[in-house]
Amino acid sequence: MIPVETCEPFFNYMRKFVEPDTDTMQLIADHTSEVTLPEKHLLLLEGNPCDKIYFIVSGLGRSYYTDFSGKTITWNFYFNTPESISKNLFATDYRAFLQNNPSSIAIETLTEVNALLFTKTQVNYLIEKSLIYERWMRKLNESAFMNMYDRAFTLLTMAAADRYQKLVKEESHLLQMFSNYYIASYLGIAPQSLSRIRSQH
Amino acid sequence: MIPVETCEPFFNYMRKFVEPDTDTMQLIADHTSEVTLPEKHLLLLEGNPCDKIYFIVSGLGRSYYTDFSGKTITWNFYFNTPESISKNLFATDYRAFLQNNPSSIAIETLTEVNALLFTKTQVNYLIEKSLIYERWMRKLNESAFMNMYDRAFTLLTMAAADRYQKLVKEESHLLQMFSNYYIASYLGIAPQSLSRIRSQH
DNA sequence: CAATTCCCTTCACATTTGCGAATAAATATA
DNA sequence: TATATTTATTCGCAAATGTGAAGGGAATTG
Repeated sequence: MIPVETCEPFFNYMRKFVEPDTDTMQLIADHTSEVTLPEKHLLLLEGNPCDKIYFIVSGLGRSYYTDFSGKTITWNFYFNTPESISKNLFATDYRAFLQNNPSSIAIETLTEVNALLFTKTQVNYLIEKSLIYERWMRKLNESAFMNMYDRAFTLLTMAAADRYQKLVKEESHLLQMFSNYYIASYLGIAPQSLSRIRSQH
Repeated sequence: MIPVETCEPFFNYMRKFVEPDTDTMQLIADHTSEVTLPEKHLLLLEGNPCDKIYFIVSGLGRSYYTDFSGKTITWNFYFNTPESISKNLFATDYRAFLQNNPSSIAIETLTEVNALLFTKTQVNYLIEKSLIYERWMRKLNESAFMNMYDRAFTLLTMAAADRYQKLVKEESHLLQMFSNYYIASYLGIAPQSLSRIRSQH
């Protein structure tokens, strides 16, 4: 339950797919909350249930999987810029959220983060009450699907150097925002290998 | 426009997510068609637009990407068994379908295939006319998302041998249905490497 | 300002995986 | 049945990638 104006960044994003009417906007404002998270805060722990979605308003976040040896593998980055699509706006383990499974990733803030928080109960209520919201969710799911399709297809069909070149072309803002250490595992390679690829043009 | 009874395999699958009412079932039967495709038929060519979805009723299919050297990399398998979830039932390049992009994969039949054919126009019409259908599509998109999430996460975080063990555990029916040559590239490895992994238990 | 931490790079070496060729078994075809 | 074709395996070597160690520079901290 927050003022409608506070949700404006969220409505702006919704408008990429559907135009929310006044009732829907009010309904959303009534069923979310505003949170400020400090730097280096853990939003979600590996293995824990995930019943929340954070819509990033400002700040940086990162999710990661911890492998058998204790190394972390970056799964995704979270931030809100004009370029960013759904891929980077919603900090959650959406698969765990949908299936009520233990989360396979942890999510941490890298800076102070301002976000809108939606619980699973709130999301389900919004889908139930607003056709516009349900339609938007369908399109959001399509968008999330396409991002994952691209990720899987890239990992399956492209070599490490080509995956890096693709990132330079399509997500070069990530290079300015996050360390190469994080970028490397996001691409599925070791930091030293990324360094090697970068030095060979 | 086909008899409602003919759509029964499709309704059966829908029931995993929603219960279609009589009107929706009639609407679907009125906006699809039944096709039989011969063995080794190409449903979709790489680079072509994808404006169709085939719901597999019987038979086997396979999609693949052709890399720079001419080798094919298996993207997915298509068939209809009691175990199969959405992952294997819909033969289409769903990303290209949604975005009106050139298709990144080709799809071929490996045996004679019986399928229900939905054009993009028909799908959009069904979404427009039936709330049940739109709700089902939202859940189908969720399911497609989760399958892609799993594919990307597996490719990013697991080594080749572990990916094979995961397939043995979770999709062992694929081993009975498709050649190791296809399975190997589906796992992102060379056929000889799969052979090596299998020989080491 | 000095000390520390973090990030990036490079090197040498180990491991994994890819690739071409050869072979044999299984299957399909004539 | 005889002959192709496909499929699976193995081998040796090449290429790609991972790993640990070392060092330098930038940024942060006291």
